[in-house]
Amino acid sequence: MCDAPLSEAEATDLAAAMHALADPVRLRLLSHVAARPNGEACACELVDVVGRSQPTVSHHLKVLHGAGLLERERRGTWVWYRVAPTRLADLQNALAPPPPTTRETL
Amino acid sequence: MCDAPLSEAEATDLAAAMHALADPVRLRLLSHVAARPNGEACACELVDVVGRSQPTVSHHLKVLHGAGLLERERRGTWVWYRVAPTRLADLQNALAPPPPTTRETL
DNA sequence: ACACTATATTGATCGATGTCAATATCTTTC
DNA sequence: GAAAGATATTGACATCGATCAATATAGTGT
Repeated sequence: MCDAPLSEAEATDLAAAMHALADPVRLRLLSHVAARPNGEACACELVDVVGRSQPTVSHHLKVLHGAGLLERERRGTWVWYRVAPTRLADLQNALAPPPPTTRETL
Repeated sequence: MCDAPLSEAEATDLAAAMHALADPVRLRLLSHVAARPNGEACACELVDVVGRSQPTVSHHLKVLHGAGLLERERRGTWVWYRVAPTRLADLQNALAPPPPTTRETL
């Protein structure tokens, strides 16, 4: 966790990001996109992959995109999704333990 | 994210852990405990800190403890919470980007 | 313009959950 | 064991969210 207590605003933002990751279907969508060799996946394949209806998958992709976790690009009829490069790393950092100095120096 | 797509079971487990972190009050509780010099906090102080009723704070602490994020220790009348050492690091790893070899070698 | 396919939106339903008041349980102290 | 304080549980309520069927929108080709 962070070195200092989170403010209400910081906590609200982080919670919103975490909320996007707090669903099995969304995690599987994200991992499927990330696991593709070229790092991108078409929405159409994702519908088959997670075993949910097309509207439901569309909804989850919108949530992931809204949380900044997936990038969206339309190519003709199809929409391709890519894992946003920095967003996941940012969340990782937010979960990082406090620097050792915090406890040692007090 | 991980190198291979998550299975349904893996996704369900990860989602449950993320869910525990997907609430502003719980994040603030966790960060307050982590930010204490000795790494632990009494439940009584946490009630004041997050501005929620005592039952609500108790509920959130139970969720965090149930998710393995907080350790619980009773000392007399008071209950002290400590951030579980490995749990947060595990979640960090779960969010880690796939190893570079995954994309380069294909 | 029309048909066809892919994706998004709407509306409805049902279960999950954050919250608090009231109450219960646990622990120390007298 | 009674009293007091800390923590946990229960019950109720309101809101949120995952889901799907139905429909709408967007883009491609004829």
